Amino acid sequence: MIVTRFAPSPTGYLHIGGLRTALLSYLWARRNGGKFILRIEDTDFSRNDEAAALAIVEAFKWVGLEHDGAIEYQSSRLSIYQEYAQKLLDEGKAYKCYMSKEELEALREEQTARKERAKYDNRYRDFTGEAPEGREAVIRIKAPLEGSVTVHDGVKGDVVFNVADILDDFIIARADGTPTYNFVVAVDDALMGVTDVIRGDDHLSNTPKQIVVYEALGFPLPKFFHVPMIHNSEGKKLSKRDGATDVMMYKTMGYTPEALLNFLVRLGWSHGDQEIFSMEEMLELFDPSDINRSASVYNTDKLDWLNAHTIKNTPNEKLCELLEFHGVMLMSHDKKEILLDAIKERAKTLLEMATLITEILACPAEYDEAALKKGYKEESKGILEAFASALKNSSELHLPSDYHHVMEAVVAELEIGFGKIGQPLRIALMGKLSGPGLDSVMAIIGVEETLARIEALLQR
RNA sequence: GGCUCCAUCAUCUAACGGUUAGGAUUUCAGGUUUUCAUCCUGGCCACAGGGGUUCAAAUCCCCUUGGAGUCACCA
Repeated sequence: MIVTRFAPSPTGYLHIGGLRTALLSYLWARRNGGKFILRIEDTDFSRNDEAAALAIVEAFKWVGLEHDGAIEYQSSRLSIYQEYAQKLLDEGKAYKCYMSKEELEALREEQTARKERAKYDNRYRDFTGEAPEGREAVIRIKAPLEGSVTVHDGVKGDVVFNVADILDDFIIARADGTPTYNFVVAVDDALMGVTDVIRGDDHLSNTPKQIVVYEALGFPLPKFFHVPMIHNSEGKKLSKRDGATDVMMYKTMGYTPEALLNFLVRLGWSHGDQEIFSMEEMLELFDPSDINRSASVYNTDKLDWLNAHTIKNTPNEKLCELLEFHGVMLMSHDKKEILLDAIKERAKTLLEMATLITEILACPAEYDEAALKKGYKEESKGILEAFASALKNSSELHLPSDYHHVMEAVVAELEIGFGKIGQPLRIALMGKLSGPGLDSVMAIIGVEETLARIEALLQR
């Protein structure tokens, strides 16, 4: 069985880059009928944050990702890590090191001064004497002293690291007994049965250390897939400083989960020329070994396009629900079908839709100056009056086409072009020169309101 | 700086030794729309550079250049 996992540290929100690796892990697990685990990496107490996990779950819920089983908190698994650290100690694969932080620091400075790589000098590796007084020991793992470690990566291929270049007997438990990252990740992934580790390639250089742990503990290695980073427009790793990196911000900005997921899955992965992927298609087609090797730039132009696309293809009923989040309650509006049909093809986001709806439903509070100048001339008043009386003399006005017929009749009678009536009418109804079809707007607000708005403009 | 990764239009990408290097987004020009948006049609735009290997290289190898990531008792 394929088991994947998403293992964020608790930062308080779900990062857009995190959502991508979570999505890929989720897809791969689901595609194979496997499990997708959510694990919070909170071994650093100073950063521990319960609410952080909830924020991630909230974001998962919004986009529709579901993890299997309970959320695993590393902070509640401390005894397990201690047990395995002890096991290594007992087997002579790890040892206690009594070097103080100050000594370590001094060693590093010396090495750096000599332009050498800063690394632990193994001074306690084979130490058998009495523990120095008053020293808290850290536990270090015995890493290989020579040779190389090869990461067989499903994205990057085989990556070979020289032991001399990157490894030393690294710390697996701090002086206070808490375990460190590279140790717990390996222990947890192994214990939780994770078979496929899909994560950002910023972790690639950590992997040899984790492999050391796997091997010391006799655990089988999982498959690794190191996914290239998402870069900002400067070409650097995407960070909080790059604007919208919190997934939930996309909800407030009016993006749909479908569009966001579709956008993210196409960053570093593709399937021929296909651009639009439903969740079902992603589930059917995604394979981590097809992931690109190179980083991609985060550019949301395509997300906007995708979002507009999904909105256009979302049933009105569903749009009603989504719009409620943006403060627009349409459920019981009798003209909601006409309204939604009129605007769903013109909005990039749900937020834009909400704004547009509000504009349509309320009499314009003010009129755009430039619009008045351009579209509301002296002759316009008479035309509007003629149209108003035509409306009053009509009955059974319900559909946009009903209103359209009235406009046609007036235009024919006055022998003018559509523009002559369209512009002033648009200003009366919307306060500006752009917007949805006038016939639709009138059908939505009704005859009475239409007349009121025309009157309001004439009286101004 | 050491180590590692990466390199096709502005951006996301296709190509898996043989194509006029394809698609999408953006942008531009037309068309549709009484307006705006949508939509439709079309245009502009790329194999980082240099060496090899090969009948044939964007594809394989090497070098250069450029970019990124990572080097903790953080995760």
